[in-house]
Amino acid sequence: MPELPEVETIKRDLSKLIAGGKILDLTTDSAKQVLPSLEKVEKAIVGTTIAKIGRRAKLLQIFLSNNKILVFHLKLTGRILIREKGAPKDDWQHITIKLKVENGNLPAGKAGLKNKNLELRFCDSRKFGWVKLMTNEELRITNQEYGPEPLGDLSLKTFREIVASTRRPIKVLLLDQKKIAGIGNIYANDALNLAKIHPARKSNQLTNEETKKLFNAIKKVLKAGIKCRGASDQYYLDALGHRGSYQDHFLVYARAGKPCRNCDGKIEKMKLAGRGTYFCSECQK
DNA sequence: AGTCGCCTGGTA
DNA sequence: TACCAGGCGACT
Repeated sequence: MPELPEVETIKRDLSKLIAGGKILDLTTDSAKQVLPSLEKVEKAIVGTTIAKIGRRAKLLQIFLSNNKILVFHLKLTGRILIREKGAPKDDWQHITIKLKVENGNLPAGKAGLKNKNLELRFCDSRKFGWVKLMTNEELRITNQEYGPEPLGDLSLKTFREIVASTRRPIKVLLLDQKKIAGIGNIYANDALNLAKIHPARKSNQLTNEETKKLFNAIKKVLKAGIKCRGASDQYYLDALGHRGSYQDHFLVYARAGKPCRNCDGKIEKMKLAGRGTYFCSECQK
């Protein structure tokens, strides 16, 4: 499931692969995922060029030369793949944006993509994801609805305020995008294990010391995720279709019954607010 | 705070 | 064949 590190990886890939490219065409077999409508988006984007790529929370943003922004949410199973025109159809390929990329800061070994007709393919098994055309003002409002970026503007002081503001379980708070942006189930579970905090602990009952440890643990696991180019547990692939490797370093996520990497304990699984929650009851108190 | 819906593929 | 996976909004 694409969370902050996965979307950040795609953002960096796209910056190299398609920045400067011209949009030729938009097609889909799943119009419900194109907002506000296929017709409006197609009309607005065809003929524009890609100015830059951005990310906010789990949203991927493609800034266009006409001041509009294409915003993608990958939800659980979304992929954004860059392929050469005519490449074999990808699994669950539902939205295709044809591009002409004259040049670009292509990575080593990808010089062959220069002056090529490429396709940005949005693939999504579950069809929960979407792409939405926004104005600058709409994007500003959307960005405002998210909490601070854990690898950006989130300070320890602000984090302390957020943690102290609620009695909800700390893990549920970490998943609340309005409070803190970009953390999903994988990194929430792992950050709590690294900080040795039980996921069901009431947020406002964390000590100052625990809060600081958690703040640092969040940054650490997110940075590890980015360094590994994301977690390819099931669906996630980067923009060139390659798997990430953070799944090889999961501390607790999806590791029920396996040994804790911190202590002699065994990873347990529970439900918290309806979501699978993994922890070690030996070292997470 | 809990449940449902959006969907589909993988697993018990 | 039933159930589970989970981001996130809507509803109760």
